Amino acid sequence: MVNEGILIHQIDPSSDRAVFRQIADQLRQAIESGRLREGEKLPSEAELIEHYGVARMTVRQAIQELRNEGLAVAEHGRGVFVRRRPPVKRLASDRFARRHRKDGKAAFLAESEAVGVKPQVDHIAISEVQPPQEISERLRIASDTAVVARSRRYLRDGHPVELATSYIPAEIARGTQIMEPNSGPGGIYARIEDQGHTLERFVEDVSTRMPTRDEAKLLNLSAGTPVFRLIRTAYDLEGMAVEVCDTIMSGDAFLLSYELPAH
Amino acid sequence: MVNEGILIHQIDPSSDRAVFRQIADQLRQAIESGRLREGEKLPSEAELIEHYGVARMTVRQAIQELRNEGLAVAEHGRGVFVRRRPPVKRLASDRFARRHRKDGKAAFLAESEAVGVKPQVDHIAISEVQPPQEISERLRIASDTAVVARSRRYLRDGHPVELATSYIPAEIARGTQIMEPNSGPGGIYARIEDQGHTLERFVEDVSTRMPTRDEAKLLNLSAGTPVFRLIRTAYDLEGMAVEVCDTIMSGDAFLLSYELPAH
DNA sequence: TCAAGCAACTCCTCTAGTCGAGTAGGTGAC
DNA sequence: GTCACCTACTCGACTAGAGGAGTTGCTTGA
Repeated sequence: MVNEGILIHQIDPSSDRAVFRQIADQLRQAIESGRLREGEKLPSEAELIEHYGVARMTVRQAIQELRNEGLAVAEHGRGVFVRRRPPVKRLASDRFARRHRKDGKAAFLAESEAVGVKPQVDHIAISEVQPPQEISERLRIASDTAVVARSRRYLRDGHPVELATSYIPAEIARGTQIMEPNSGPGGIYARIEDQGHTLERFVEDVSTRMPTRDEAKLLNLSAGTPVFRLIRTAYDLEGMAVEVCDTIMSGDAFLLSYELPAH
Repeated sequence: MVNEGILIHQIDPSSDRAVFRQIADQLRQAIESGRLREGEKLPSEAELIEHYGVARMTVRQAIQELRNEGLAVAEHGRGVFVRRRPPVKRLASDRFARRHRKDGKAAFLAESEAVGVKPQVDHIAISEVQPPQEISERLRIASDTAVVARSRRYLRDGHPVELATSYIPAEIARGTQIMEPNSGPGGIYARIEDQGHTLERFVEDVSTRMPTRDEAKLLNLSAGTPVFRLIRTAYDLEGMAVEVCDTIMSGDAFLLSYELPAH
């Protein structure tokens, strides 16, 4: 038995708004008004067919629309549910403060502990490569200069949330623990400072887009979840770019917080 | 006549990967490898049906997938095309520097001129309201305290790119040009400073999600384009929150750039 | 030459089914 | 009591059509 009270209105087939959109509108309205709450089950396809007197594909299109918007998620064999908005974790803008490195904590660990979740890292891969143009430009090196690429995946409480690849000029990285899966206390920024490059500032360029298939798989993203792409460049006291980190972050797992002076 | 050379492989109906996904994979591959370039037309539904020997709905599902990913856009009566990536405009992190206000420029204008596009503002609406909880918390005021809400839409070269609503405590805004559609030289931040609140710093909280229907319409977004949500809080020298600005930005029109000190 | 009209081609919406596979709950044998 | 099995219900994938509407380009007649 079902609460179809959420579906007040009938459909106007003569409207120039497509029937499947009208159905989607009503469901969306029910979600946004709170009549259907987080995690609650939407009427099943069969119920919607019955209620509106339309074909299966039509109600499926309506539901597909909500899924694309990130409002609903389907579970095979169970039903379609209002998407639960995971508590968004704040990423503080002081996460690269030196004191964290002094404490022996890499940025991700420091930030995760602050919000009380269990951090993990996997899929670590290290290689020497010719960087993509976007990267070599930021490092201000010739595009055929080899760099060390260090990629990994970050998880919080077992859920993947972030893919990152760091590019470090080979002359800085070679022979250091940066080449090892475990980069040592304080992470690679601490190792870069060990090499005499005191870090002075970072620049983060943030964009957003839909994930590629690979990204969606690795981050376990459901349809309708965009990602952040964050490219961070680290500069030392001499103004030399010593690292570029290319990061894909699950859009529903982060809130990026930045502080700007008013000068 | 058509270049079907882009579709090299056949479909394996016995695979556990759905046929429509296999078709989408091949088209995606063609786009990502550059065999299909920006703006180029994909094979029509009829051609794909012919080529793969599948039903109409199956190729439509494949195309739908690409559209959801933001890789392709359909044009009724013309065909489906590889999405053109609009040049992303950089938003510099010094856009709220006082010197811009001194120059008499509001932030959006200063930043737009820097990248050489014609800025415009419309849909200006000003009212006194009780702010949403998210806002009153940031302003550190009781939720039933009235504030002045000032909303507007920003356009670049005629294309809408951003919706913004500023919330300013009524005691600051009342009786000033903040209540007028034209807030005067330097924008509302200059007016707030006129009231004796020298701005000291801003905090920006950036998140990303899919747009609501209203947002998609106002920003003229095509399917598969996420938005940034940026909530900026402005603080004066006493540490008082003097404004909160809630902004929805077209995800394909911005690249946010921030500088962080390494401390 | 030019414009109107038409045909072909495009994607859009919708119908009405089939089969498959995952889930949840009940029932009955042990 | 417990476990295996069955069944009903769920969404997923796919087929094979229908009519509609926007776009483009050719043809034809003035």
